[in-house]
Amino acid sequence: MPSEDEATKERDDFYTRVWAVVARIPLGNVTTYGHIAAYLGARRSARMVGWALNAASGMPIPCHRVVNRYGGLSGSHHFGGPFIMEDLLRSEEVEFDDDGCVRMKSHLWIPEEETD
DNA sequence: CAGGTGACCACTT
DNA sequence: TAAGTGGCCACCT
Repeated sequence: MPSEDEATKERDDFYTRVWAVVARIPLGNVTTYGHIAAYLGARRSARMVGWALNAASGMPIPCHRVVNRYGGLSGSHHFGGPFIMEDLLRSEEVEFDDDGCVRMKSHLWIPEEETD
């Protein structure tokens, strides 16, 4: 039977996996919470991905490359400023649509097994 | 102790 | 076609 320690370990591991995927996002590209969650096998737990990024605060993780399904910068406010995330993405050569959303069609990147 | 919220997405009607 | 609802699970009040 699973011990609480293991459950806690899995949670921590979940965050670590999210960070690992985010760290693999190519420069100038973005991904969505759902794709990360699906890659981790938690398609329905996309919300937890957001918490993982929240825990990534202060870490060398490009959480600014993670946007919602519509390319909107959902976590811009939690990033330390509403414009920080957008500015960072613009620095990455990322283009925005007239709606203020990232041009997913051109910058959407999906986590794959990465046939290195 | 229990309820509500949240950096969301997918499916159903 | 669009709009609505459920679900997931951890953290906060």
